Amino acid sequence: MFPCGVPLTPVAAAVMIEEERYGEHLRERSRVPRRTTSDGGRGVGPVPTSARPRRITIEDVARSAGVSRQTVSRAVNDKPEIDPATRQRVLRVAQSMGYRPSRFARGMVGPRLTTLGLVIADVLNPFFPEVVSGVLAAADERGWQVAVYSTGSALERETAVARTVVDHVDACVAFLLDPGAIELIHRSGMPFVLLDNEHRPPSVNGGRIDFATGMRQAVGHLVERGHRRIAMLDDRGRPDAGDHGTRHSLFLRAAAEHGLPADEDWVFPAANSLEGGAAAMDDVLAGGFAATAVLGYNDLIAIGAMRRARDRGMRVPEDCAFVGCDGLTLSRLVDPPLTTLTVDKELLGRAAVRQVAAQMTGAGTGETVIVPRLVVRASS
Amino acid sequence: MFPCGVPLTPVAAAVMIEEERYGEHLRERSRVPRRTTSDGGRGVGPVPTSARPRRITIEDVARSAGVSRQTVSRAVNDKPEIDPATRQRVLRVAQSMGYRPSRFARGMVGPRLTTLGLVIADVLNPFFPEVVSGVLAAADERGWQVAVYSTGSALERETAVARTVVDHVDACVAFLLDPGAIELIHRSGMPFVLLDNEHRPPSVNGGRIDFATGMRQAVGHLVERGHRRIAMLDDRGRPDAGDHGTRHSLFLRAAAEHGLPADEDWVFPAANSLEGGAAAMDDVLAGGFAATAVLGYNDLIAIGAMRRARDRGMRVPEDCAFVGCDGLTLSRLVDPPLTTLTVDKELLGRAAVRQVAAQMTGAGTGETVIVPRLVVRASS
DNA sequence: CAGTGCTCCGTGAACGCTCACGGGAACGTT
DNA sequence: AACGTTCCCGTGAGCGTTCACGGAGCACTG
Repeated sequence: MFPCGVPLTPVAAAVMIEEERYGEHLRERSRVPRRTTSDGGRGVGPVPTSARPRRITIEDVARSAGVSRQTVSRAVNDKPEIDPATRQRVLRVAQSMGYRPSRFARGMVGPRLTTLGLVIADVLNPFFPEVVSGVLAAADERGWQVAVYSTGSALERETAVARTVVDHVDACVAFLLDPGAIELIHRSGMPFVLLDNEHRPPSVNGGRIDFATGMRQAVGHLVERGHRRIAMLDDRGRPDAGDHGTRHSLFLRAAAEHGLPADEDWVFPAANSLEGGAAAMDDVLAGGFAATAVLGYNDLIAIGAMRRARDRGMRVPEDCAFVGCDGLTLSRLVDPPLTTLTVDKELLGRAAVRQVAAQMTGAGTGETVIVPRLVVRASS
Repeated sequence: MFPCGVPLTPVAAAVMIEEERYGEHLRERSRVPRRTTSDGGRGVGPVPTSARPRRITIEDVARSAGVSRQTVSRAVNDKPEIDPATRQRVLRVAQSMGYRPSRFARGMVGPRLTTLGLVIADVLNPFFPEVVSGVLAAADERGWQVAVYSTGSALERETAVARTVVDHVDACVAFLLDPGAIELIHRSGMPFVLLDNEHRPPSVNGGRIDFATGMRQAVGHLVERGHRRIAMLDDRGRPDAGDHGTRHSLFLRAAAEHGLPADEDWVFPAANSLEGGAAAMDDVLAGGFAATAVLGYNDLIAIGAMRRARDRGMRVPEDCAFVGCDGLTLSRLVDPPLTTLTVDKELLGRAAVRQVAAQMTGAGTGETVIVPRLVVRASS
């Protein structure tokens, strides 16, 4: 685990950091096991999970405490019809036996907890935390639990995630791209809201962001500032049925409306990350388009590109202006602050939950549309 | 084969079902009439069970499709011992009736899904997404589900969240401060790992960040750069049993070790946000301490403070240097890039899951310690 | 023609819990 | 003395599913 026994001095560490990826900086001190589970016979060494001891049930506790199931139930559930002394005794026994009521058995009989599945691409993408926040808040208001799944932005993982979701939650809000995965969840019949997918099947409810209006604002703003040579950095991870709805095509349409020269050549694919934006910026500069403005698929890509441009000695916005999409908190903090199409992501999450709730009561819902707002900052 | 003659046709069933598809969630609490089916002998034809919203069970599908429970189960679960034609027919009926197997009933009998509860303060705080990412990844490797709860950084909400957690998950990884909430979860007996809490009870397993080493690095670095008047902006949201372990006291100790004048007066409380950092910076400047360096409880506070300083015309790091804690991605992107004590938050999450897993197998675990590293950038 | 195997399907039983109900003390009331 | 009340506590039933078993029907053997 340790690369070397002696800890690095602060200075040495500081120097090596900027270059290196995180090393293993984990120390684990093991402690003696707290409670030895009643050794079931041949126990030697760490007991593997395969030797699955039978679960401790309410019956076990009842027997051990010399009362009935129901009395144990009353004790652990804080019901009134029980003698305080008995309750204490039962609770002590239960505790000492390590008894924990089964969620499943409880769910079978009592009022059922609704678990909402939330499928996102990647928590590390700063777009999602805000959505998650909205979903958590709205779910909490309804007394729901939220199970979060991440596809890791990997299209091929979506099907696996969808399969898990179908089995383990009652309703689902998802960012998904793979039609197979979408179909899987849809077919399961659970309430389902699909977010931010331009190719959403008509029978699936969804929420989308009105980037038609947004792109028109963004391009209009740049044109107003005198730009005519505008490049776009597209997210290459998304399927490009370029016909309609994608930011890609909406950008081209908006550009055409303003009589700009922009066509497919002006759209550069970028990986959805800062690094992806930087790399795409290199392509723009190498392409000889002499673009005076760059519009990113999202803030992450735009910021990556902007930083690369500065690193190459360009002035922002004099030599090149930058505009992003999404309106991340981050966009306000970078230098220069980024002009961006701000989307109320938290609202998107809340609205999705509301739609799901509507589906539960049998009401059809349709789609939610969120209109972005252009926030002009120093980058353009 | 079936006692009462004519089973419902799929179509008819589909029509009458549509309204009560989500019965599991709507289910009313009064259960006086337990069951209207299985009338005991004087069969007068199929009784329409549409009296109240009752969940559609495998039994309903079986009846409607003219087969047994088990056959429906086989069809739904893709088991081999079934005629392909039968499977198709059953699936069609099930689909048209809107049948969805109950998670709870399944969990009762089959292999149980472990749900890990993850309690964080606020997804919008950029510290947490990385932890979440680590937890999700590690949980996924073990085939666990993760339910995320947010306290909204509100101490008074912690108890409520803890109560929910205790009832609805199998194990728990949490950022919690309220001793009552912690006790609640601990007492439930579920595997539990408490993160980043300097006042963790000894009997609770946990993970912490070694800020003793970290603070020494940070202060040492600033001293090396010639600073002797260093202020700290503390998180005022955390209980300050200032005795040991808190960044607050570790800062003072490190300062003392370097013979700096810093004492309690040099520590300023700040709300845990950019705005909080900015406001605290105002206090520092108003206090007349002439600090030449500011150390933030975390990056958020440090960045807020740094921006405020710049807005007031100060040069960074010439007039005042800034150092943060946590090593957020953000810290690299602000201007100037922030010197910070980088913590591998993803590893923290992973390690926590590993500890929880260890507790499940009965092995004692102890604590995980993560050592931060100082990343020096342009802000100092 | 009995025996054997295979395919497909149905019947208890069990999972662990809570609800409704009923019953027995202990006490007070008529 | 008989009766109603209150307080505790126990018993049967059911929640919806899968597992283990068994059995009917058929084809293929010896």
